[in-house]
Amino acid sequence: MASRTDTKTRILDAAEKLFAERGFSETSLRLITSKAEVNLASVNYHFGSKKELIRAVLARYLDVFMPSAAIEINRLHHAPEHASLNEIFSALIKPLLELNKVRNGGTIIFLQLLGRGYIESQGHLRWFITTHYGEHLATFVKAVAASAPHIPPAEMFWRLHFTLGTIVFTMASADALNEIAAADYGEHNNTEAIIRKVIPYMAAGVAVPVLTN
Amino acid sequence: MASRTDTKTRILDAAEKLFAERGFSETSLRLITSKAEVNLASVNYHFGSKKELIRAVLARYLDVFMPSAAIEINRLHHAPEHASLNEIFSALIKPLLELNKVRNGGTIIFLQLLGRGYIESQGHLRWFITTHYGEHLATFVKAVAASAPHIPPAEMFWRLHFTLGTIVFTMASADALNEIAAADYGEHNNTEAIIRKVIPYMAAGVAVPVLTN
DNA sequence: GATTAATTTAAACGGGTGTTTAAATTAAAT
DNA sequence: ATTTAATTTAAACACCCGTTTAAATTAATC
Repeated sequence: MASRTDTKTRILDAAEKLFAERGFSETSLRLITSKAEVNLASVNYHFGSKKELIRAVLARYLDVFMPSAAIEINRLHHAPEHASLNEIFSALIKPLLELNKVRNGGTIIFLQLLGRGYIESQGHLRWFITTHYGEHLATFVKAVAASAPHIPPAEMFWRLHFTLGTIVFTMASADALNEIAAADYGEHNNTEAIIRKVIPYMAAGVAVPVLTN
Repeated sequence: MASRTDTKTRILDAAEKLFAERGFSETSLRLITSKAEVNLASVNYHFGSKKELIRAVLARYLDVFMPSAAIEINRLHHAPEHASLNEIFSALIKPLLELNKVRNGGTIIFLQLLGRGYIESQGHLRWFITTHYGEHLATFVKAVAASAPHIPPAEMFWRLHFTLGTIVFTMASADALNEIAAADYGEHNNTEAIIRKVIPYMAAGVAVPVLTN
């Protein structure tokens, strides 16, 4: 039994790294199993198919992040004064950075997987997340809406997806952007620094008054 | 000679649509040539390789969009009063929507291709665009920087890439988001409506004061 | 109209993909 | 210790990929 979980974990560890770096369809099972030093067929034995492996990789992160994020949001929401958007987004920093303790580079891997998933899977991931973590998401959306009551729900829907695009695209390109920033401006940002840069941007965008003319 | 350009165009037309919908690596040459109703080998005959076809598809849009965008930005920049960020971003609407006249759905196809390219090509597209359209990009960046002089260059670098992520991710998911918006809020947005929604979001994010604490 | 060049075509090539199979091995249970 | 179950393994399967080839066809040139 020790060997089973071991093999499963080795596959998940190798897969998530490669998936985040090169995308799902660009990562072959042969590459994963060779990096994980397990037999090719063990993926299908333990996970059934490549698609289910992808889901397992994502679920391993979502199962840690989503409850943790919901707790932080609830903590804010139950506070007497209404939290600002910056505070709400910042409440996600701790859950995100805790993923770094689960695995080296976990934070950026998770965000990159999220982005890859949303773009590559043409809606499948969106469905998967909303059906499996809908309550957690609703907590977050409710908190954001309460902090920006001047934004109509439909407009908020769009802006939250703008926000998702911002963070997810940024993280997918984070390594490349960091290289350019280092070369051109002498900047060296880790994942946390980038997250702290992007939060004010997103908060300002979400809260900007709707143009009426 | 009529047949040559015809075949080339048929390939480009079919390819850009499929590339935008499913991504580059998920789109096979066999799918492209069957949709285009041309022979499989004609892609390699006319373009040399799949990679060069991808470049040709992108260049056909960039060659129209980039000069047109630069003209609009320059028009703003030469005006006596400084343009606002909203005006600068809005100046891109016309060049973007003109792509719709070049081809049906050209605007969203272009933005989706851009997003796919940035995410799939791990920096190749970024290099291609900056080396081929660097002067046009510089015009845009200079105009934005002049409109938000309180943002340091390094911070502006990051915020402009946040902005790219916002628009590009949004457009890549536009169809799916539109379906949800229609079902949940009775909204029906075309490409222009989405662009007009996202511009205030991006402008507010780019201009938000840098936190100093 | 004959000759040359450009294009289209069908077929094959070599290689990579996810998945399945059945035998070999290891672990667990009786 | 023997039987049963779980896991690992090497090999093969069937399929799709981008690219190349060489012959057939079409267009352009002399």
